Amino acid sequence: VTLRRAGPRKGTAVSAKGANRVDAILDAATRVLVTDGAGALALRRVAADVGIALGNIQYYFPTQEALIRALLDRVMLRASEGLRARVAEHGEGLGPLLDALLEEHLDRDACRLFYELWALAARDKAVARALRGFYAEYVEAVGDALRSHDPAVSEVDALTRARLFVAGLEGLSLFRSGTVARGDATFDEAARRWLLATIGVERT
Amino acid sequence: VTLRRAGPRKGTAVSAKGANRVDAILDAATRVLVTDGAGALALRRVAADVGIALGNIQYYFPTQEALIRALLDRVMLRASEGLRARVAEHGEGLGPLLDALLEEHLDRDACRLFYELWALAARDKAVARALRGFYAEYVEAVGDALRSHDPAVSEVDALTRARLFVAGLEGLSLFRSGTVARGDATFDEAARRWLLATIGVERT
DNA sequence: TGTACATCAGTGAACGCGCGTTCACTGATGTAC
DNA sequence: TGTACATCAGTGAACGCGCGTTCACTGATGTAC
Repeated sequence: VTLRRAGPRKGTAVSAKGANRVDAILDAATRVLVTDGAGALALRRVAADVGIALGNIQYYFPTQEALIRALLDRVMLRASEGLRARVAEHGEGLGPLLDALLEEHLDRDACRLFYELWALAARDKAVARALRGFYAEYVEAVGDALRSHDPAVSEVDALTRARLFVAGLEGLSLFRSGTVARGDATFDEAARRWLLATIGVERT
Repeated sequence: VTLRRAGPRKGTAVSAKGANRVDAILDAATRVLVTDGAGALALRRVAADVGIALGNIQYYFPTQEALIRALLDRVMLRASEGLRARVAEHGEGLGPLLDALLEEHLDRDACRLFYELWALAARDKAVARALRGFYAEYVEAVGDALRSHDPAVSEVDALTRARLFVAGLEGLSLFRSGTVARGDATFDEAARRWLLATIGVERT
């Protein structure tokens, strides 16, 4: 009689060594996702990237689905944390916050990751839900910053402006990261003014 | 001695029947791409969708690459034609053109197709080139419409505003098609005013 | 109007390959006595 | 401080499957005489 093996088997390692392994595996998987897309996310590929055996991947993630879920969870969690950190750092002035967000969008890999997520969300309910949650938080954070900058703006109005602001920002990423077009300093400045006008701040 | 077979072998059929088959194959392939993403674009899947044998697909497209190229060519060609038709129809008034573009963005399948293209462009030079060409045409068409509406705007200024307009439109698609958020009538109206202000038209 | 033949359109079996998954097995590490 | 044993971490072979590709083959359709 062969008993089922023990093992963590859920992406949450018990020891520090195991936690590092989990991180390394998810790092490699994220790299594959960004580089070659969701269709290329093969366990053997990730194992080769980390430099371990295929079976070792499956010690931490029993199925491919479990790995992909853990990967997406971590991606969304980090995106939320990054957003909160940026707002905490630049929240008082909308101009500096915008500058930080615009600069972040020049990171091609970060942009590519979101293009994959947008495509994935179209056919995976869990990704769609996570993404909607993230963007709701995003819009709310911008709306809050906007209201603390100008308390005269109503809450509904602030949310609408914030939604347009975030939509504009995401659309701009296509035209600045080289995916669909490449921006220059002149365009970046025009884009900056445009987004500030969107949230009702004419000048910083 | 077995001679190489003849056949069209390039996606361009000789007869009307062949042309219909090519269309049917590309229709099915597009459906698979939109529904399940680029990673699911398997020849057997497409063949089953059309209801023909795998070998018949390969009679028209010798390799998977050839099929994908033909599919992307047709997608980009149709996008260009659709854009030109829309500009020709509503070009004189920017408001009606914007309304047409906004309504078009409610077609989830069309949006999903572009999310796939954005993701693909990140790792396929040919897709990136085609997409850049399409958006350059897009921006130019909006810029032209803008200048014919208000000849006082300089060409450079018109192109910058047009680029922001198209970026805003693409960003909005995420927030209206349900991918990242779902819009309502109030938001749609705010978005419409926002984009008209972007190209310098305060009111239609 | 026939007939011979080339080309067109399409089929189905086979190939080698990479995939996710299963599983028996092995050191390393911790823990109880 | 040893020793026995359970758990942790990791390996490698094997499985069945779907994949892109190759290829011999077959009707259908057109075309030349």
